[in-house]
This record gives sequence, structure tokens and C-alpha cells, in this order.
Amino acid sequence: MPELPEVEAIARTIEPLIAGRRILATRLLHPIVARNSPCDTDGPLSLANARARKVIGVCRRGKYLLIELDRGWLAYHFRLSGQFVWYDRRRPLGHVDFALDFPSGTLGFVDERHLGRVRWLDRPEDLPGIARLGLDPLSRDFSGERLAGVLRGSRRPVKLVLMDQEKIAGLGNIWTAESLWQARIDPRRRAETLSGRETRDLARSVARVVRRALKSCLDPAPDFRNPEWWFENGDKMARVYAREGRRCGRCGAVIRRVEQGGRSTYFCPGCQR
DNA sequence: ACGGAAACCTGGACGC
DNA sequence: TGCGTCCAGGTTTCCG
Repeated sequence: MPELPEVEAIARTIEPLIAGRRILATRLLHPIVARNSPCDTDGPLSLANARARKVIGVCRRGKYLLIELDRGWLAYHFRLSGQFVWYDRRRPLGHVDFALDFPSGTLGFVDERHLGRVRWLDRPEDLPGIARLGLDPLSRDFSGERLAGVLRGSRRPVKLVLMDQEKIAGLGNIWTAESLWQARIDPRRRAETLSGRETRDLARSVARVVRRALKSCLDPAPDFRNPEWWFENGDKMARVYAREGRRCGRCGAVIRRVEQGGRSTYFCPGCQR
């Protein structure tokens, strides 16, 4: 479920719990989370490479969460329903798919839906999904000009381009919808038809929406010790997402839902042009 | 090369 | 209560 701001918040919050610690053991309780293809057997085995390694740090690329080890990396993708849960020594493991045991406790990757994935890698770029990631909205390089380069020549709806991880890394359905609302741009517009001014507005809106979402994800920060923890910022901050039939807080028109690329898109027909 | 649709999984919400 | 259907904040793969 998490998009860029949520994964960034998870990375920043989990790092102090595990940085500098050594992994005593890895436990793969549900091998499907380590599989890329239905008959892949290499993925699950390679996770054992993390055993006895020390954690250097934790970071994010796109929606991937990376744990850097003193040799190799662990790459997590939460997809729709994956999350981290922390168990200290006293508490028994709940439903966990993949666990890292530290002296101080266990970091569990939990995903009852089993769409999330964990991989061990020599280098992050070894995973094609990471190697091909596009521009990161939190990076200093993210600008109207760079966004213009991405939109130029694309006949696809601007919403689909924003969500294309090879173009812009980390945006998902919620924050894309919110960014387009912020910039007053209709998500159905062909990307190449945006003017220079609209493109600059959109870049500013994306950066602002993502930064504000990150801030709210960190206040309060995730509580990994509570297995039920989850972000609430989506509901609180959404101006259009999942608000079909309600009135736009900016112009009063009724918010619509349409389908794009098989996903729901929410927008205000009154002020998004 | 590009774009659209289906597949991958499971649980929860909703209607009858 | 039970059952069917639809939906979900994502990515990869397949197909035209």
C-alpha cells in the first residue's frame, strides 16, 4: 500500500532500530514473498546471505525499502498490503512472512495478501525494477524542466505518466491524484499537451504534496511494535482521493471517479482542467 | 517500442 | 447468517 512518503517514513523510523546491529538469523516462513516468478527457487535461498551480516543503514528508492548490509542488500517492496512489525524478545511472532532476528528483537515482514516481495541483492541495481527507476520527487534534481522532459512526446494521460515508475519514482494512486488536484490539472489530459506553466505548477505540486505527506507520516511516526499500526494520513489529507460524490473543498463541484489503466482516478471536474 | 489488459493474492465491504 | 461480487494506496508479464 505505501507510496513514496510512507516508505520514506518507514525507512527513517526503522533505521535507528537496526543500524549497526548484526543479523543473527533469517527466517523465511512464507517463501512466496521471496519469489519473482512462479517457479523461482533462487530468490528464497539467497535471503540466507543476510545471516551474520551487519546493518549499515536503511534507505528508499522509489517505493523500495533497502537495507544496506556490510555485504549485500535486502530489498523490500510492500506492494498493497506489506508492512513491518517489530517483536522484542518477550513477544511471540504473529503472522510473519520473513523475519530478521537481531539481538534486540525481530523485524518481521508481514503481508497477508502475499503480493509484497523481499530480495537479497549484491547491489540494488541488480533488481531491474530498481535499476530502471525514474526521477525521485524528493531529490534536488526534481524540477519543472525535468518533468517537462518526462511529459514531452507522451500521448498517454498525464496521470499514468506520473505513476509510471520508470518516469517518476514513487508516486502511487493517492498522491498522484492529490498532486493533480493541487495543480488543477485534469488527470485525463494527454501528457504532451501540458503548457510550460502547467508543467512547472505540477512539479511544484508533486514536490509539495509528497513532502507534506511525509511530514504527516512521521507525526506520529509508525509504531512497529503494534501489529495493527498503519498510516492515517491518506484519509486526513486527501482532497479528492476516494471522495467520489462529495464536494470539492476548493470549488464546490462534485468529485468524480473514472477508470484509467484499470485503476480508479478521482478528480474535480470543476477546477481541474 | 508502446499501450492496454490480465495475472498475481487475500480480506473486507456491500448487496441480496 | 450466507453467498456472490466488487474493490483495493502495486508490479510484472503477456499480447496485439
